[in-house]
Amino acid sequence: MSNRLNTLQNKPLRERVVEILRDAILIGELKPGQQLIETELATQLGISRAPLREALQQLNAEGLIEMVPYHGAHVRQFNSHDIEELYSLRTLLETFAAQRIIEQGDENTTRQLRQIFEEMRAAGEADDIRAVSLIDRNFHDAIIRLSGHTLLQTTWNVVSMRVRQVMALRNRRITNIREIALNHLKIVEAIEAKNTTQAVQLLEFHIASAGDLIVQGWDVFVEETLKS
Amino acid sequence: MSNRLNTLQNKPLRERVVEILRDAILIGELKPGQQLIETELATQLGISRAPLREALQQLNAEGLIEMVPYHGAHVRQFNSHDIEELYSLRTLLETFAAQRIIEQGDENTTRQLRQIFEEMRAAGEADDIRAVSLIDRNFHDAIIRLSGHTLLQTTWNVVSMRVRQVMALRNRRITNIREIALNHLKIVEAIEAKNTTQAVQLLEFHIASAGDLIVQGWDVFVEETLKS
DNA sequence: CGTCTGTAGACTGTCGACAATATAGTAAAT
DNA sequence: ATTTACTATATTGTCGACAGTCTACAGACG
Repeated sequence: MSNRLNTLQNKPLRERVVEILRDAILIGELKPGQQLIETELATQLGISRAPLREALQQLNAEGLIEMVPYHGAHVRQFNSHDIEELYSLRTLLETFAAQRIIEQGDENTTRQLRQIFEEMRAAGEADDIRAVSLIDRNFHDAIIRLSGHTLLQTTWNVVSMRVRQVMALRNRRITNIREIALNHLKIVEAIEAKNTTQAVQLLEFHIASAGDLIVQGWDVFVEETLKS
Repeated sequence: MSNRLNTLQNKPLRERVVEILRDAILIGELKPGQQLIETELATQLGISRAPLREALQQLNAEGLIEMVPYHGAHVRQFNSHDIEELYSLRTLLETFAAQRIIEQGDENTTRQLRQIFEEMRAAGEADDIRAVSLIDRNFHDAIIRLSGHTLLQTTWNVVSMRVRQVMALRNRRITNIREIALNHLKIVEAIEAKNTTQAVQLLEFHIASAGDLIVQGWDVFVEETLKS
């Protein structure tokens, strides 16, 4: 039986709702602090509250919303301290993954990373900013995935989603798109050379600069959006 | 209104069910692989399926059970590879926490750690194995908590619960109870001395030896329990 | 025999209705 | 004027019933 046919979508409503709401949060359509009223959402989606509530449970576990008993669910808010925590943990997980790749990976592993980098360079030369940031996400996801650490992967998913949410809220000005692509090349090369120290250092710097860019003026930014 | 009084159980059923089932899994009363039938559990608890299902959702997110659509929930099983992943991530998180304590902690922080160690020594001298392992858990939880990193804390909770489940299944023979207590003292001292390298090394060794002890013959052990 | 098809049951998924709880606004009491 | 008590209403929590889906087994067909 072909793998391709299995995709005729027998998913429970709960899961489809999770995907819909998650996307809405990650692209900023549902704004931080906003209350999610069950009846409202359910009718809007044309379903009953049971599967919706189960979806909210999961989003809560993923940290995208906050639920307080008898008070309902709200889209999660971040302050600059949260973001610092987010990026410090992200750094920890990614450098750990890189170390495992260096220790356990084969040529195939680094080849995949290099390929993603090539895509990024192409997109960079085409000045396709949207593509670059998508591929950037792919790159960092790949580092985690290629580490072959299932538990790390699930931990990463939580962190990664919050990063996406934060980035969606702040349409960061990308300083130099081609320089970013180049940074990724250096990381790939360090991993290929099995130079752990350098790979870790490059990753730390790369992630930290992205984080700093976002933290800049974050709390002010949040207050402004609250008014509107 | 005092925070302490709110505890007169206004919790939704869902949360109480989570606690009950979680404990049952963590002490090994619900065995790995065992199927959790909603109707059965609900009647057994004297509630309807709705709050039970929401509780299962949460346990699923915590990684204690596995849910497959239309196939139900099963208590999570571990193989030795899972355990290696578990302990490697645990090491990563704990050493990270220790580093943050060294960087940001004050005297109060280390005082708390030292106090926990004193309790452990007392329990060790009384040959109270049960108390020692409880305090051991406290100690490692404290390292995470004292790092003051909220996101790390929630990440830790997931890891920590799996560790507890694994340990509950295998009533490990503690080699030398007083030696273990002594190891903790060395860790505290390294943190007090702000000696990051040594603190990390000690933690890595301490956790790894615990992990190795559990991995030994794990898969064989699992197969045996499956028969009964 | 072995494979396919169909049916019965057990279980999960979804629904609509009702109960419990919180919040805001209003009136009564000091 | 401030506090208290009390409704009204919005929202979350729980329930029991029904629909949808899987699995195993029995019979049809080669």
